[in-house]
Amino acid sequence: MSQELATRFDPRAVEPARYRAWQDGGYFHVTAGEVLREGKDPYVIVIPPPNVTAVLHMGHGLNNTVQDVLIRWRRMQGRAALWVPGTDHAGIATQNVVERRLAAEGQHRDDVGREAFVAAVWDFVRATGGTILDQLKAIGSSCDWQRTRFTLDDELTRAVREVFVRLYEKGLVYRGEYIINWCPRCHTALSNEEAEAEETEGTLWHLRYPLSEGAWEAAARAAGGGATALGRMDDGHWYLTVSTTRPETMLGDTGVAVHPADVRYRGLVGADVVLPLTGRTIPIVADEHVDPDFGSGMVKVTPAHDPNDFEIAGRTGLAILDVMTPEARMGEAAPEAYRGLDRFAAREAVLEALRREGLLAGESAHTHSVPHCYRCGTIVEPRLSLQWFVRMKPLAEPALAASRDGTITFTPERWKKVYEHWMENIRDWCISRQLWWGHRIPVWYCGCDEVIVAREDPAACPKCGGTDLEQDPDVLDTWFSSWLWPFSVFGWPEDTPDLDAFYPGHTMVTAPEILFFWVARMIMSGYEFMGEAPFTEVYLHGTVRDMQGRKMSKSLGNGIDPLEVVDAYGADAMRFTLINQCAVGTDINLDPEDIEGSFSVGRNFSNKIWNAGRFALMSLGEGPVMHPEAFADALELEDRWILARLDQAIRAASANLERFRLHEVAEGLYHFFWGDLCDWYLELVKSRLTAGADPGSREAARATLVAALDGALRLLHPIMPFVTSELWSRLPRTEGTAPAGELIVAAWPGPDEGRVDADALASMEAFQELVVEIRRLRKEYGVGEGARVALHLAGPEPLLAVVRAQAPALERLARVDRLETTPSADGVGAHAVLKSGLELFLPLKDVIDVEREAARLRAEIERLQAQLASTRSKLDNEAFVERAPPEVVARERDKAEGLREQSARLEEKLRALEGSGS
RNA sequence: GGGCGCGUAGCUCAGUUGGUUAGAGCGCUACGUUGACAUCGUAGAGGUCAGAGGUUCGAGUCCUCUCGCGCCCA
Repeated sequence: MSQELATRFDPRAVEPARYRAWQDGGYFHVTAGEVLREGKDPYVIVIPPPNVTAVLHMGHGLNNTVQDVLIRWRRMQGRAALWVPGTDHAGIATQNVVERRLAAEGQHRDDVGREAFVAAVWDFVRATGGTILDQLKAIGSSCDWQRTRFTLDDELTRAVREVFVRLYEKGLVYRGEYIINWCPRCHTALSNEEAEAEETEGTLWHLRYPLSEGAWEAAARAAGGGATALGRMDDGHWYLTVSTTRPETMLGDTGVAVHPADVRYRGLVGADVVLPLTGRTIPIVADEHVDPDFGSGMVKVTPAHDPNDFEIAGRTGLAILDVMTPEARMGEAAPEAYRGLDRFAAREAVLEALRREGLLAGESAHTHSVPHCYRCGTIVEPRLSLQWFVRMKPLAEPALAASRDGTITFTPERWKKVYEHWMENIRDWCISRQLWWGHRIPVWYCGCDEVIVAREDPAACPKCGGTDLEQDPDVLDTWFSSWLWPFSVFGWPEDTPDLDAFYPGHTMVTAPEILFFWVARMIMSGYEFMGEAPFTEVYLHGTVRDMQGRKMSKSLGNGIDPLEVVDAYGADAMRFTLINQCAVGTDINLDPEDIEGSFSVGRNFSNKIWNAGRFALMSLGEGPVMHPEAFADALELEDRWILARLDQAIRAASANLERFRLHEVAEGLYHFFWGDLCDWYLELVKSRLTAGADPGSREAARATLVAALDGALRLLHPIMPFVTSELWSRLPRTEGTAPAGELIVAAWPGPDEGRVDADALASMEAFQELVVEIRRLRKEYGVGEGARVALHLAGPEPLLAVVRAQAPALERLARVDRLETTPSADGVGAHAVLKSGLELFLPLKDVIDVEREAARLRAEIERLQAQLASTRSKLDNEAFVERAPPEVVARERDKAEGLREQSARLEEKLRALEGSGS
């Protein structure tokens, strides 16, 4: 079967066609019937749905490669492996994109109206929404595309409504006026998770609030008692001091609070304060929440603009005064001088005014975290607002228990704690968004004050019969639909075969950033609506960063386009590079300035695989290929060895996949393929594959080569599906095995006790050590690459037999043209004693420098002696011998014996050399 | 303020429950095109495992502290 294969792997010539063949073959599609009727064991991953507007970035590349590796592996194991793809509608992000387009035409969404705007968004989504899914195909993702879902599909929309109504009926969805996180740019409420705290070096300003005259006496007493926050203005007025990082909010202050147990201020509770700049008088109240040790121990209370203050007002009855507009400008309730000012301009104005009046006591540097909108980065403003919320505590209980009792596991394990901490301190979820793009809240308000929460749009008010109903204008948080994803994609709330077959799923693969946004909430909804968790394993991979450790992002311009990498080096190269760096719990650093350097590992490996396959296909020739087992004793050492190594590689890869140790899977297979299979096995069998070779030996080599390559390609397929499939499809089938199908559904190899061969492993190790040592000595003495040398060898007879049998290989690998095993020669030449016990001598009369060789031997002896000394000191330690496990002590004894032996032999050789050299 | 993590070769990182002479890739040096592959081969240099103390027969690995860096939550 002489095949013309290019000397370089050309992914562009292979990958698209391969992918089409997989799709056409229906290999990605899984039906409920396979599970329900044929009894196949399901394995299910639902994709973390990318935003419908998203364009593939390296984070997606990693996330989806990991999922594909797992899915392909399980598929090969014979599971009904289903990977459900799709996108979410990304409320804010998508609306923003379309709003920007409108703005470019000088329009605002209000100009076009809700209906037309939403239609425009749909147009945009229909035109571009499939982009990222197509890009996933380019990296080889074996998703079941027939099941592609979108969070705004009718079915999924129905699930959202059902969930909203059910939770409302249970009292778990409620509407209320609270302080929420407000993005003044996006004009919408955000959940706590969407307001990203950013550590900021800010300023804490200290403000003086004059006390009304009636409180002066109490103030004087308190000041006498050591209350340093109290002081007197030049004109004799008493004042108190409060501190704030947001001075503009003082315009909305409705009180000052102290801790009830703070003796300093006890006499002042109930007193009035003249709030500067406003002409308002506000009271001093006592509340437990105040920290007496922070600042002066007196805090300004701004109930409409701070969540804690809002709660203080609730407890103390302080008034609530909203002084800002949705744009975060000062509003009608603010003094006229400030109205219309942006919050930051107002801040400057307030500070300036206070300074003028002598009411600015000073400022100090203060590090605090400032929340930013996760979509646009604008500083979030806490805002009093009427919103819909989900009561989370009851939902969190089973989700928390599932982690605690191990029903759900996290990899890396440390996320378990993070997850549990969040669950334990869970707060209610603000789910309404002041957007037009999303699931409209299924609530209608009637003029009679009736609130209708319904699965189907109501025609009339059930209470008054009126038909003048107004639907809540807001939409739901995007995550309110994605938290249902693991069952809504299967048709819930209908009782579908798909749900029976594929829920619960198995593995959730995602980045830690959305642990709370999504993973935690999915688990909650799984318990609430399906009665069990949506998956049992949560695997959180790292973040893709640049060489400075910065997250790759469009704004920083430090991203790497996965498609560019695929185009240049192939999807396999990208996938291998990512997986090879995907160690549990670590981020992945790639250099956007040096894409070739970053991905050359994968590119080179793809090419190596290709060429190993190419060589094998060229060398195997025509004719049937037998099972290696058919040759039994006729297998040579290298045959038995590579089969034993394959068995080890199979065991390691399987075990590491189970534990998400993907980096170790990649590294192990890389080493097996490149190191064992290419560097050693292929080199060792080359001569046996030639036409002139002994036919028995040739057949054994052909059988073994096919078996080893077959196994290696299967093991590598999940990580590098294209190059492996391409080669595997051309590989001759072993006689008596099932006809060739596609590698994508070939059986994942299992361990084989028959191939465990400690003797072959040890013998090969000794042989490899010998070859490497000869090569090293040749280099040491500058023996020309092509020059042949003679080798004199001594040592244990079984090892000598091994080397004798490998004489032709020794010729190829070490350019040894004459092997003498009796008697051991000494004299002028290079000497070495190996760990295996072999002693070698290369008679290099012409090139050897006796002094140099003697120095080299002395250095070697010294190295051995140093090791021997450290080993001996352990053995001389009675405590060690007594307390260390016997096998450890035995190992040390063996080591000491070996070192002593090696060293003694070398000393002999050194003496002989010195004797002959003089 | 609370919590979590990291610091191992020039660079990026492995090192699974403490126990061989601490590994890989890239980079670097030297030699090499013998018919799979120069996206290659062979060999080499390069590490007091951040620092200090402790536990232990034994510490890169466990504990404490210090220094440096990062993340999450208030």
